Amino acid sequence: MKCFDVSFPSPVNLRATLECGQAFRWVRAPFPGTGLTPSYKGVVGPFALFVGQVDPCVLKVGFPEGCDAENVRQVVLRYFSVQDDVSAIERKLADEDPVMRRAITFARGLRILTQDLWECLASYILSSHKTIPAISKNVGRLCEVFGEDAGFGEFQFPSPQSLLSGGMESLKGCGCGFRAGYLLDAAAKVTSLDLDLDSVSCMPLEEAKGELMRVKGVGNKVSACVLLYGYHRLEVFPVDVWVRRAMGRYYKGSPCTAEEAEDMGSSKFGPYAGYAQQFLFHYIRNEGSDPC
DNA sequence: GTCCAGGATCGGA
DNA sequence: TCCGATCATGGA
Repeated sequence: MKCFDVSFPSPVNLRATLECGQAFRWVRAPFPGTGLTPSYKGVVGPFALFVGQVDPCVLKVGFPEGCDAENVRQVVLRYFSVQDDVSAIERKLADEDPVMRRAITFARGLRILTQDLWECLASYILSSHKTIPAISKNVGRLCEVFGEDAGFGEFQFPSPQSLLSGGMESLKGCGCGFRAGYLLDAAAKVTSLDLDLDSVSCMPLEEAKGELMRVKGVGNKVSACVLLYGYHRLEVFPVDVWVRRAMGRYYKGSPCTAEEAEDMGSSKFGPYAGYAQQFLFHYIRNEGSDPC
């Protein structure tokens, strides 16, 4: 294994970032030969990685021999959205908002990742009506069955071509359930370039959303997640059952619909609604347990 | 056994 | 346009 350190301009909360439910491939694991805590093993793009917290602004990254260090570094910097000035975003969101102040204090340094587009789309198609541990298990099995070797005993997320060749029954065998057909539809559209994921990057938000929603099984919420966690459109505000609950409880004072929650979030939090959403999601699911 | 999960789709009112 | 049933699976 080879290693390097990565420095960030503002503090990084590795635990909150990797355990807040935006990515499904990280497990707590000791970083060999370092004793760093916390530390994780996972896969980013083609690389299996160990990542550990060295100090508030520095992460250590371990990667397999034979990988180009500079290449890995670029992939890691992009994945952790190094360009985001998270401290400034936190200040803006917390200003005049005691709820956000609490949520941010609970997980200061949480970062919205920039994930691989295909992996993100596929993962959130599979997320529908599942718990986060169930999604992680489902994704992990797909990688073991269909993914290429990534080192450290891990596997890359499977290509759309690979999933297509597997077919419906083998996807169900990985735990996809009724989403297997959705996943195949996505794989077919991406493989044929009927859906060009890269070209969605430069579309206006509503057009991008409509393009993603052409895929079966991709509705309002899944498309919002892909736009936030893959395309890094920080103004989108994905509303699942937890975020709807949070907006009702903390802001409206009574239960609200998903649409109400989305409207409130977008108007209150503006260009950083995505960060606000992630802080709220993490907070309402974990308040009462140890802060990150 | 019951209930819920980072939902979406479909048919019928 | 709105509502309920349904989809398949795992974990608490």
